[in-house]
Amino acid sequence: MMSLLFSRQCEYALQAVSYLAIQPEEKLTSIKELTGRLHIPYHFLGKILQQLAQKEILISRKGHDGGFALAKSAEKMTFVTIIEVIDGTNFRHQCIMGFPECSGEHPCAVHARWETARNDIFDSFAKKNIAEMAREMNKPEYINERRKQTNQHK
Amino acid sequence: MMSLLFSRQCEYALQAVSYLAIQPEEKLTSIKELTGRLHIPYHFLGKILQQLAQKEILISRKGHDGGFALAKSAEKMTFVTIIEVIDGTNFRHQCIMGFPECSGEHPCAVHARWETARNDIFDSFAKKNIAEMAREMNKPEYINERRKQTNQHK
DNA sequence: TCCAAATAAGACAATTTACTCTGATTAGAA
DNA sequence: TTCTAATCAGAGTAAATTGTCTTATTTGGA
Repeated sequence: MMSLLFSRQCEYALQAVSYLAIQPEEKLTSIKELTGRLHIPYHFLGKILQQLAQKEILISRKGHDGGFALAKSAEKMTFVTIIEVIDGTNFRHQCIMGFPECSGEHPCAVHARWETARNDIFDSFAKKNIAEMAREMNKPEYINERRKQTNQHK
Repeated sequence: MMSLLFSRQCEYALQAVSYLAIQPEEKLTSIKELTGRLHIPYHFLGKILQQLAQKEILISRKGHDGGFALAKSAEKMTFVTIIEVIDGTNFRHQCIMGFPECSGEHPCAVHARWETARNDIFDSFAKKNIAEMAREMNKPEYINERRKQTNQHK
């Protein structure tokens, strides 16, 4: 079934990066751990993380105890970067009714309202950094026992 | 390249129905005319119109001077009907980040804001009938010489 | 009555997207 | 130093979507 707005790859990327954002500093997270939590096909996620590593959004280390981590602090990244690396900038321009030309002068039936809604969505991805984003989620699959305990210690 | 929110088929359906909505009463419009105006692949559009006819959104007539027309007045239909016939109801429920479970209790990072935006979009398709919608568009490809003249006569 | 122009329908082809497999390489640890 | 666990990379497969082709059927008009 069709995904919406973003490709599957992009959805998976957002999910994985969110998970990485709430891991302890210095920790490398393996594909295995990610797919176990997020139920994403192993090798498919591998490819996606590779792309992100090549664009220097993630760092990776091979070998024993290798894995992935954010290349810079989650406070300094937004989802927009991820989206644009994986899906490009299409969703910011495309007409929702599929008209090749859709503009203020030659609008489709919902041109203005889609523009507003789309900007709202875009802003909601752009205005908060990934650390905030990840904290606001309440996804059981992101939280393991160790983390729960750690949080209680605070 | 990916379409967004709606499938290609659905986009084409919306475009075609909009065109039919501003045709004179009683007129049957051929696939040929539609694809000439809208640049949609001929047989592909044929299939789509067939689906809409089977769901009694359109009527069709075979043979010489045959074609398609709305099954009932454009004032009594909304785009939502078309969308749901072609694409189902997915876009009203699916998580934008692709989480299989996404709810108020276990929200993704943009759960609430996507819900708002999505409802806005949905409303913009639901609140106006197709006649209004089609009139509000300013699409040169919908307007032929005869229609322009007709409008001037008013 | 026959021709032309239209939809109907089903099979097929092409393209895009999603996913899998295999082997190479790297790095840590026994 | 050898084993094991990880990423890297490329080829390959599968599934979904989009688009094409062909033939049948219908209908109106010359």
